[in-house]
Amino acid sequence: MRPESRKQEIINAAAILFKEKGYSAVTMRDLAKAMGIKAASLYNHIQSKQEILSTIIIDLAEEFTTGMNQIANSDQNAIQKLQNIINLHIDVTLRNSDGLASLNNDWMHLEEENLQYFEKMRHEYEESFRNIVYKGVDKGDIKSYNIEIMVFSTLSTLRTLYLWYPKQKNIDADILKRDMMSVLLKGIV
Amino acid sequence: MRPESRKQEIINAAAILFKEKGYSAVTMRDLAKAMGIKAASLYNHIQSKQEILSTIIIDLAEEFTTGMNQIANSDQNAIQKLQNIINLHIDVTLRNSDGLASLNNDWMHLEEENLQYFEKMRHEYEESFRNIVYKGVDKGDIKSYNIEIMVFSTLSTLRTLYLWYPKQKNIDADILKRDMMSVLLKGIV
DNA sequence: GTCTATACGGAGATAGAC
DNA sequence: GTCTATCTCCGTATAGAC
Repeated sequence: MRPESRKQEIINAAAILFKEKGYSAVTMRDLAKAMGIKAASLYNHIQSKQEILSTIIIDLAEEFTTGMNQIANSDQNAIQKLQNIINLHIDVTLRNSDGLASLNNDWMHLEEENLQYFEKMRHEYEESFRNIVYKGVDKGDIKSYNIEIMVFSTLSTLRTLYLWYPKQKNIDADILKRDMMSVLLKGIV
Repeated sequence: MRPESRKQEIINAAAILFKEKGYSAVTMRDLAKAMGIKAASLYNHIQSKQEILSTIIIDLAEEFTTGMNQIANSDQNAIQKLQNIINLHIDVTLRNSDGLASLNNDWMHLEEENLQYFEKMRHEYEESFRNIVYKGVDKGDIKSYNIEIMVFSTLSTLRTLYLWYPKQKNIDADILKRDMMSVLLKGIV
């Protein structure tokens, strides 16, 4: 791994603590102890606790937004797009599963501008996802079950990957992508 | 609705606030304001903030444990048991979706004995679920895909219902049970 | 059952020495 | 870049009057 800036080290350590206890329950003294320094020293690298949270969440949200835009704008069919969305979630989860805990559970502690920005991105992400499923149903690629339940169920699984993946030992990313595709698209029966 | 004890009213109000901001970010002053009284007055009905959290979580966890035990010990096949588990989650979600937020996100803030008790129940619940799927695969009722992914995916969806269900308007419980079954068992393609 | 007043600790953050 | 010392505010919880 390449040397990281002190700021990035703090953010990474914070993401681990936020995952374990949530943003509100982690103190700057906890974070400082995890870094082996005193709390006051953190402020030479970051402006506030809030800045740490917003960096973690906004970076990840923008990553998902960029990825989704590429997928949605491609001229693939719905099934191929769903596969790419699954791949996107798995890739991000493998790279930053700690940060995803904040994205999922602590976004409501963002402050005004970043909160609005995040909610806008999340909403557009869900709309893109929903549109892909709707078009797939229209074309007959996807079953015409209750569409909202399909969207909810699939997104729930993908969003919760960050909790499950770290507990798996030696699971290969490509195998995970293939099997996740099978389970989500073809069901288990 | 029948008249509730003041303590239960406090617990219900707390569950709503915990769902919105998480246990650690909700103060006793927030809770008192939601109840229309002063923070000190809460302590005539509850012993501590921690007691509120553990009541919410342990009651729900015991409900799931009881339900799962009945299902696991019945002489149904795996598919029927899965249907019953889905029904269990939907029933609990309809009745107490606020409390499920704490169960899912704030269990780590339980204190020693209740934390251990909760973790034991959660572990046994997952093991029961896993056993049902394993036996279903053995008997050929369930596909022999990656079993861990099937268990994870299904549980993720059921556990996240509390977030999705309140946003749906006028969805009938029986239709939800039927459609959820279809999506989880038969996939979407 | 609710109030006011208050105790006490710990929160985020800053100033300034080294 | 990290430290010690410290500020101010707000957290949970208690005492005792009404």
